[in-house]
Amino acid sequence: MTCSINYAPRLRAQGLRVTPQRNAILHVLHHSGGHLSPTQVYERARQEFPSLTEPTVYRTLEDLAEKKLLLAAHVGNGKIVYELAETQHHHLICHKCGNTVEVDHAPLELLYHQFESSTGYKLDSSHVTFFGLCPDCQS
Amino acid sequence: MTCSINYAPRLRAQGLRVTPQRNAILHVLHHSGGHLSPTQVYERARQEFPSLTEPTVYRTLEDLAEKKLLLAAHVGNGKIVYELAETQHHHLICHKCGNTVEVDHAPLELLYHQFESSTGYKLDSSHVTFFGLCPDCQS
DNA sequence: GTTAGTGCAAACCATTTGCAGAACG
DNA sequence: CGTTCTGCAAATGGTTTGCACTAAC
Repeated sequence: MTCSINYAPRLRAQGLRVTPQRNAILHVLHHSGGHLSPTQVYERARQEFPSLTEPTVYRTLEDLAEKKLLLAAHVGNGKIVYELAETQHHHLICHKCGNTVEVDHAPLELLYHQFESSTGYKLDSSHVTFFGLCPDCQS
Repeated sequence: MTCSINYAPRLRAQGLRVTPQRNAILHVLHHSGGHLSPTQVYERARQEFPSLTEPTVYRTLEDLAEKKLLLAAHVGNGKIVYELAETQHHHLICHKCGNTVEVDHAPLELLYHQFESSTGYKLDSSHVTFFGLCPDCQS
């Protein structure tokens, strides 16, 4: 934990207490640079804070996502992954090799407005996952 | 099973054998008019064909999806659901009450082309799920 | 008759729950 | 000190696997 990022203010701003478990989890997600499953978060965060347990990871991820510090993305194969709620982007996953690319949110804005006026729903600008074949797998 | 739809040709066309289990599963998905989880498929199809078992349902759904007779949709909360691959549409789910609306695929075409040229990926026109608040939950 | 498909039983693994104790503010 | 948070232990439930048997072709 040579990293000096301080998550305490963001936690307190949401009325959440600051605990080493939460710091470890946020730290791991920050340095992963992407989305991680609860199990992955558990395995990595445990190295920083060995007494961490799985139920705590699940509860923490859920709490942080509810308070918008994290994004919960529903990725293929029926698993949920989490990532820091910093950049607004979506994922494009190759259904053959699993490679993932991030795409910007901006092109979706128009679409969102169309859907909102046609359905009456108010759309989350949250995570959407698209599937396809990456360049390497298009042989 | 007063329904007379015959799924045999579609199965044979994909090199799959025609079995009562597969007919029951396809029949259930057809009459559900929407997407069902493997467990839901199991419970309903079992009423038509009581000796059906869960492993068979899982294997069948997977096989049929691979042969494009079904669509596997990755819906919220990390579960996979299946539906007949007939209409080309997507889902919009209320993250509060769970209500679901179908939206057309057409508005996504432009977006898909943008993503394809910017990433080199070839997109599946398969299922995408959006999240939001339905009109009733926007109080 | 051959191969694909199924049933059974069991294992597997991610996720959830209740409750008592610890830690934050 | 009060309340939130965590750890522990166990249960839960959906999903997967191996193998022998059945049924489709």
